[in-house]
Amino acid sequence: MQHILAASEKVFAQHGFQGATMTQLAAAAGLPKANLHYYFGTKERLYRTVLEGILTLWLDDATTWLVPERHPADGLAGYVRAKMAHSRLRPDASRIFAGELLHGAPHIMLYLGIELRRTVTDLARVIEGWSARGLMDPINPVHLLFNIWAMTQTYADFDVQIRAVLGKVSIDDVEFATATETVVALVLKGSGVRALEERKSA
Amino acid sequence: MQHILAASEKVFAQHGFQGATMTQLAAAAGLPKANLHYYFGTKERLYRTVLEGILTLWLDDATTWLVPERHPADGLAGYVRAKMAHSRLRPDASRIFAGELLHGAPHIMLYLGIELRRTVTDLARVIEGWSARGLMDPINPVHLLFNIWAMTQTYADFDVQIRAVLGKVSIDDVEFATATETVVALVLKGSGVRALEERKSA
DNA sequence: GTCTATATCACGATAGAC
DNA sequence: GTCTATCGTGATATAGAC
Repeated sequence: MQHILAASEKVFAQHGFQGATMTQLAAAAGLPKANLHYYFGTKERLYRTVLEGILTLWLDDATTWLVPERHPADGLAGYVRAKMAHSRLRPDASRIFAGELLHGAPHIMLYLGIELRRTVTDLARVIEGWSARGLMDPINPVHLLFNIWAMTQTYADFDVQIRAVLGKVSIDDVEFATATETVVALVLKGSGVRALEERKSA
Repeated sequence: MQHILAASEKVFAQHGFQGATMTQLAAAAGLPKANLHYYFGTKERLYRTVLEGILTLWLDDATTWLVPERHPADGLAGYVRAKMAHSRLRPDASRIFAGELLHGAPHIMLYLGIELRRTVTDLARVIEGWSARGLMDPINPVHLLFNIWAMTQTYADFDVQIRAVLGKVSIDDVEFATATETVVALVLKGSGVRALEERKSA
């Protein structure tokens, strides 16, 4: 039931796993509680199903953009823009993941330690390759990734703070474009990525 | 009772407001539940007391380091280092704040919209002044702040992820120093801060 | 002020009619 | 498969002895 999962994503994002009640989840899906139990058994299994849908989606951006064939000015910028678009379009997914991490990742420890760890190792090698070829500074690649995630996801996870500070009810497209360009600039200039034109003279 | 608040900070950080139970909180403080109710009345008021202690501490770093008299190479680097030290030494405070934001900031909306908003406006003016004097690039100052917070606090809030990816049980001092230098580099180079020596030739 | 014992209620989960 | 009505548990909060 895709419809139940979409509704549950909203509720879990706002209240967290503990905070969300089966009554809320059922109301959001427009069904009696018993139906949710019929489909998913327990609240925990419903939550895990939502979470797994998010995880499969999570690393696609990275493996699309952070590849050796690209110039880092293209690859890193594209990755940041893709992650920012994600924060814009599916903020609830980001928030559920953030809540899970915040409370010690009890449901996704295995994913973090195995699948994510392996992917990050591969991505780090790509970034190191760019540095070795002189296309960018020799920055620590793993921490660069941590900080790209932090910057891009803060616009989904902590958007209440951003809206409050900006004094806006919602973050509009113009503001979000400014945010995206700021993050792109911080990442590209911060890691000393050479401009694309310099590639020809290299 | 400072001792109860310190113990409660740990429990709230790990389980969140909803997830923490009075039984856990009392056990952490080494007291019967009834005593916590005697001192604070409700779980909510205990939580708010913990939270307020964190907020008063929160903005001190910024107003110490981000002042017009400093060169941004000094001010921004010092601020980042201070925030990183905070994430290292009081990660639970950061996590409670993060959880509060993640769930819509129901207890601190006023603080965000008034006190934090005013402070950020002032800090933004300082950064704009640095840009206007040619000491750094004309980056959007408010988004620069959002991203500094994101990068520095990710090392407290999401340290499970960082430990899992690094394959370490705990983040050691060497790793944390690497993280700190990476963030400092991203911020200084990313916002085009001129080297300190250039000040004399300006 | 400190604690034990308990009232009250909301939650996840299920039984059982349809 | 779908729903109503309800069970049992564990939570916050309090009463009342010391």
